[in-house]
Amino acid sequence: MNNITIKDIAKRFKCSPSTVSRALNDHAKINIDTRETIQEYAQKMGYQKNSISLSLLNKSTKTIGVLVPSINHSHEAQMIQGIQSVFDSLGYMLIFCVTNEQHSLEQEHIKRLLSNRVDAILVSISQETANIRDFSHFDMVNKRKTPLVFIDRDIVENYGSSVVIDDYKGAYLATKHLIEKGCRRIAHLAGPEGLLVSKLRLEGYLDCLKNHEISPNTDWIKHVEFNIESAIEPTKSWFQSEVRPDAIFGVNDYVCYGAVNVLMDMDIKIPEEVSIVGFDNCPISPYFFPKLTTIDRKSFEIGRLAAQQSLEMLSKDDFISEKSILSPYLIIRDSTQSS
Amino acid sequence: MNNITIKDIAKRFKCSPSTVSRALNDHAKINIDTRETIQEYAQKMGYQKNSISLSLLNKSTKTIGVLVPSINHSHEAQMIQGIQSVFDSLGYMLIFCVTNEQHSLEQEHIKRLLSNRVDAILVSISQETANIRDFSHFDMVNKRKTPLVFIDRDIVENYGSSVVIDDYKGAYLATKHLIEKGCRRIAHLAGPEGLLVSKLRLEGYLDCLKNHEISPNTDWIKHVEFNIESAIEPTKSWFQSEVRPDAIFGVNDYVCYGAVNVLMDMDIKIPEEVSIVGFDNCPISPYFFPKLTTIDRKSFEIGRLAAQQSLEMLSKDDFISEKSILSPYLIIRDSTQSS
DNA sequence: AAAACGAATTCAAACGTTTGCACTAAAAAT
DNA sequence: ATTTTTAGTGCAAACGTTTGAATTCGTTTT
Repeated sequence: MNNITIKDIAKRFKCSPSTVSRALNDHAKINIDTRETIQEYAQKMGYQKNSISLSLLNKSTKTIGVLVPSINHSHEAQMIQGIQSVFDSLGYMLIFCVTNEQHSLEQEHIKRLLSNRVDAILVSISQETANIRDFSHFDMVNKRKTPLVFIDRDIVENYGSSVVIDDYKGAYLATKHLIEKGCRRIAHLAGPEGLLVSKLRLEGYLDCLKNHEISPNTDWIKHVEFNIESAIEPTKSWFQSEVRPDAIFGVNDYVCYGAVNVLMDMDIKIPEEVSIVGFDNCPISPYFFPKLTTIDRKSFEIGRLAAQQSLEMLSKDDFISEKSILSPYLIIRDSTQSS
Repeated sequence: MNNITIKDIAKRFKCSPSTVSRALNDHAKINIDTRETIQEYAQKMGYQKNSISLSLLNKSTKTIGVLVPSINHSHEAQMIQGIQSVFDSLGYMLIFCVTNEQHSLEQEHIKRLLSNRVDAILVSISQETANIRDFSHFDMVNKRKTPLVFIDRDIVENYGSSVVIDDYKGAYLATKHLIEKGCRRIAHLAGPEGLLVSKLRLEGYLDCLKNHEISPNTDWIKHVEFNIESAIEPTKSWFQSEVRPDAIFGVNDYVCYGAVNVLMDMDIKIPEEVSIVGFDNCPISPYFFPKLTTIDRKSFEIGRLAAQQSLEMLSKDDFISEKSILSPYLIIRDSTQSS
């Protein structure tokens, strides 16, 4: 490294580091000539202030830790953009960690983030963490009084604020839409077990069926991963049975893509024979064939709000955590309505 | 913040900070009782070492700056995963910046990264930077002797190493495949002007046509953005003309999705009337309708190699930059071949 | 009993910056 | 001519940690 420091500049001009510091920061009490000479020289030499030393001094790093289980899904990308939209202009930097849905990695990363003294942490918990329910790493965050905001995937315990979509409501809306379209044999490609998100969407689906006096068929509820591939087998088995579903509600758009592939292979018409509703409103869904009816999850908005919430917490000395739940909405497209 | 420090522990046990430091780091010359007592206490109090102070001391932050134009595209997500796969296990953290294809943001973020003394920078340059060709911010990086690796989008000037896909070859392969399928009126949805990537893919396409004695039609080359929407209009205009293309080579899979939507609306059969080849091999492409023939871009691999290259540079005191070009390959699916 | 050793600990400096306070010298007010 | 003001600069401490060198104190060797 070729680190030119304030001390170097001070030596060069035979003055004290304080003077250089003041010159560079446009301090009031500084001779205008001194200031200009120093600034010019600093510029020429490519001086870059060392934020590390400042962080040490100010006990604030102007960095935010962001922990997500993966970055494959577009809603995660959108959340991140929402987060960036808030922090970028304020000069914060984002430190990014991907847990691959693993508890151990989540713990490890939280540790590193704390060690790096990030000013706040936004986290979408991993599946494994949700399953084994070991939240000790969040205890550490609380001990350090580092603002913690759960995004997208909440836990019921109160370790921090949270900003999530109303999954129950979204699922209810989706199911209701299918029922209104005349479907009665509605299957559900549910999310991974253990995740609150999956549970809430399943409940929304079940309650909606019940409220419309449709008794659920447990064969038509399969827990899958959040990807295309894992939806293939369950869908196949449903449609190879005698009594076929007449609709599928998928825990996200991806599993619906998988289901659609199976149905296309079997020459089953969508939406004439089977209607499909997803969840997320991926950017590709309006261009998929068939254009996918789905629930908009407001990913960008969630990221934005979570970021703002963390700033809020950052500004108060003794913050109170807050749970925000956003309302999703239905977007009707060709997979439930022939155009 | 509730920062318990080494000094605090030292006070508690009436010993010096050095002793505590050595106890915590399992130093050789330390009384075993002292060590255990201190470690126990540190554990209980939730002591977390302050990496900031260490960074200051060691002149290494164990952080890597990653600069990308956007995070909407799956190949970017995959690149990032490739990068993570290398750095995670080594204890490095990634600081992430999105430039939104803007030059000013790119400059600002580079400045911040340098100021934060990241150990290396991986960057996929923004469109605007490529267009206006102002690379002064990379000069600053070089001045600081911070390892710099261009990923995915290179520039011809030599500011650092680079790891990219062989865009020319990919485009050539794609075009050749279309020609072999009997297509002669091959249109190209080209990438944004100014980007080397776009230029190389266009050249590969043109050269392949030439080598097969097909004279290119400039009407059938349109520069578009890397998204679905911007492909719509150009495709429409092509297929509303008298002489229609019999194939489309898209600069990435997204623009092909857009083109497919137009063709479906016009009831034009793929691949019978029009064949389509994309570039990127998005995870959705094998599940799109029609399943998209495309060029695999080895995104994960590119990220991985770039990360390794930066480590290489980091380890040598006077590194030499290196340009790696990976060979892409063709994946044939339904959009060029009826099943 | 003196010298040598060794284990355990402390000291002090270093990393780069900021900032309240003290200081100097010159200018202004008395 | 003396005092007061003021502009400009320097000093030193602080942030948290590590580490080579120095120190202490008890034990072993001669």
